[in-house]
Amino acid sequence: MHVLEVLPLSVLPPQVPQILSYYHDSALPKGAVVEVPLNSRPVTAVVIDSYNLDQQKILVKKSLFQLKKISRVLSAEPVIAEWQFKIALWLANRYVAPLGLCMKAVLPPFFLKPRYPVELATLFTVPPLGTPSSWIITRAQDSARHIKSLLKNEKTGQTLIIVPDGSYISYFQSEFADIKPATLTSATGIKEYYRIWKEVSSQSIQIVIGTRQALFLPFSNLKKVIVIDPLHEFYKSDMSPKYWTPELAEMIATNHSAHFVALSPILGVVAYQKSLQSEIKVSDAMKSWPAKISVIDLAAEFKQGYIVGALTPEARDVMRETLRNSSTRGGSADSGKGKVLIVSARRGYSGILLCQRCGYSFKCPDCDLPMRVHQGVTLSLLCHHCNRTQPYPYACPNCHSSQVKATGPAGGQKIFEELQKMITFGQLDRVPILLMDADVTQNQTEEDEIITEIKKPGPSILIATQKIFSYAYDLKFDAVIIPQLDALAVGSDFQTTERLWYHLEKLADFLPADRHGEPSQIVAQTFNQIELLPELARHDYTRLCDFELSARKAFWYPPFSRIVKLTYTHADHRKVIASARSAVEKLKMASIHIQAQDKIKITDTSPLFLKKERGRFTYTIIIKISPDFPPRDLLRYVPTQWLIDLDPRTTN
DNA sequence: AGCACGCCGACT
DNA sequence: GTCGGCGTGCTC
Repeated sequence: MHVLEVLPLSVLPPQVPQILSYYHDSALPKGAVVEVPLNSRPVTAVVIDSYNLDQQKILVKKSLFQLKKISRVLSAEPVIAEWQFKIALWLANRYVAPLGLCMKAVLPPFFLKPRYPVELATLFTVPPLGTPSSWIITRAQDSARHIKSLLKNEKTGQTLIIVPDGSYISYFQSEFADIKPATLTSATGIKEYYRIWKEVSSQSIQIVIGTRQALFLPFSNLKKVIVIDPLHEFYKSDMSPKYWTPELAEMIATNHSAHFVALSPILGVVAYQKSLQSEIKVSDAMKSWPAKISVIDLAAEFKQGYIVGALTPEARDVMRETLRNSSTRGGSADSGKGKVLIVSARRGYSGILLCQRCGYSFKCPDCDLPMRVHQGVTLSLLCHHCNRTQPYPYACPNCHSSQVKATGPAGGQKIFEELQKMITFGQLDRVPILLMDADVTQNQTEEDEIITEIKKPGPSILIATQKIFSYAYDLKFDAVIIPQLDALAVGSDFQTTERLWYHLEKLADFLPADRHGEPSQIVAQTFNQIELLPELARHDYTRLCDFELSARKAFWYPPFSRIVKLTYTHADHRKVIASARSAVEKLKMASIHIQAQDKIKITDTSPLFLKKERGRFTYTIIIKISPDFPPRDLLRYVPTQWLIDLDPRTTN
């Protein structure tokens, strides 16, 4: 009789051991796969270890539970390699995620399918050397050029290029038509996936461009990992394990002793700090902004009573001017002329509260930043910076008028109507107006049609959501208007400043590099004052990041802490509140018990934090943990039904 | 997460 | 009398 230590490929709560023991009549190697009964249901499990029972009698007798027999052997031969175990373990540790799920995330879609056998290559034969990472600060349209020059020096090994989502693939495919790289996305079929898997393993494939699952391919001679736009929000996995793709990419590069290169429009604050400690090398290949930038303070506009719609008078002027300039130049086939892009907010963005009469905006007394309208059980105001909450006011404290109104940003549809109206009243030339948002364009084909349409010569206006950023490579506009820049940085309170820099840079990607001396324009309307805009225009990252780092330090934000987001969702709001109260209590007790009060900060929460969504309530608890403290030591006290998100992208 | 056990309301 | 609601608790 033998005892097998196995890892079930299912979710086990963090407080129970992730590796369980079962009986079997023979030993099985690490990486073999079995089916086991787990709490009276059959589950696939991976063998981690096995030992002969006779030699370990004492150990088993000591255990408190009755060992069960495995139900059957699915693969007696190992089908999971050491490097795959290593990645799964890293994910589970780094993000305090269930190990079984991490293992599942690493495995290919054809795992255990009899038609797709895999032979295990021994990978990770190279001992990891500390190869340096580097960041190249560049515009989107220059990234192909940078990659080509990186590839020029790379004749002896494999290169992996990671993109945020599938829509980037076609651009790189046409740019690298001569090299013909393999591409792997979530849309790749199982057969093609298998072919790429085998050819990557045998080194028939030298270059792979893909989304994050390409990181789990069996590279045998990986020399470079290139991450396109590492600050892109799509890089955060939305399913557990909720990993941050660039971070995993860097880990994988290190394991292969490969060079990690990030291509980004800005140097992130975290990367900047690493550069100070000489952990990464930065090369700024960015030219100065090819545009005139106007930042319009919406609060001030309101105060002066100007606002009639989503677009301020200045934005309207820029739009008119841009369209007109193109028509006076006599409709040549110059397709880049007279194109306007309006970037609308995504839905679900909570607005701020303004007095329609005097323009008073409700600000947090502590932070002096606009408070946000929050829809929970009742309406309330919430400071996204310090989490202070206060009841929803029904009168303006300044002029005592009752005309306070929540101003969410206008959606694409509303902006569309506004433009139509302008045309009707002769305030705008009659030009094609295109709308691209999730409500209108349901599929890729419709989206492609709009892209084709906007590329046609002649003036036109495109209203689009952030989805448009995926097309930064081949679309150009003479003017870019953002009715509410803050709405692009939704929910990322602790990194609002960085997100604003980032989005401004990405918008600048749409401007043509040269318009024969005539500047193209960006109009950004915002309720946030944009810190250090001149420094941003100059790409003075030292000043920008020093400034932001000191702010992050003062608030104990990353990289000075790690943020944990705990959420619990249920239809009954009283139940949610009760559960939250006991969870907070439990965690506070635990932090005292493990003597780590000074390394952990659990934010005091108020029931006003409840978020209502499709009839269900979600409570969010935010914890900040010192980076040198192992998060698992605290998070094992998190009650079972709560969801753990380490390093969340947003905190609400 | 699943899935069983367990203890109270409307049905043949 | 029992079928079934989902609250609570466990997983080698």
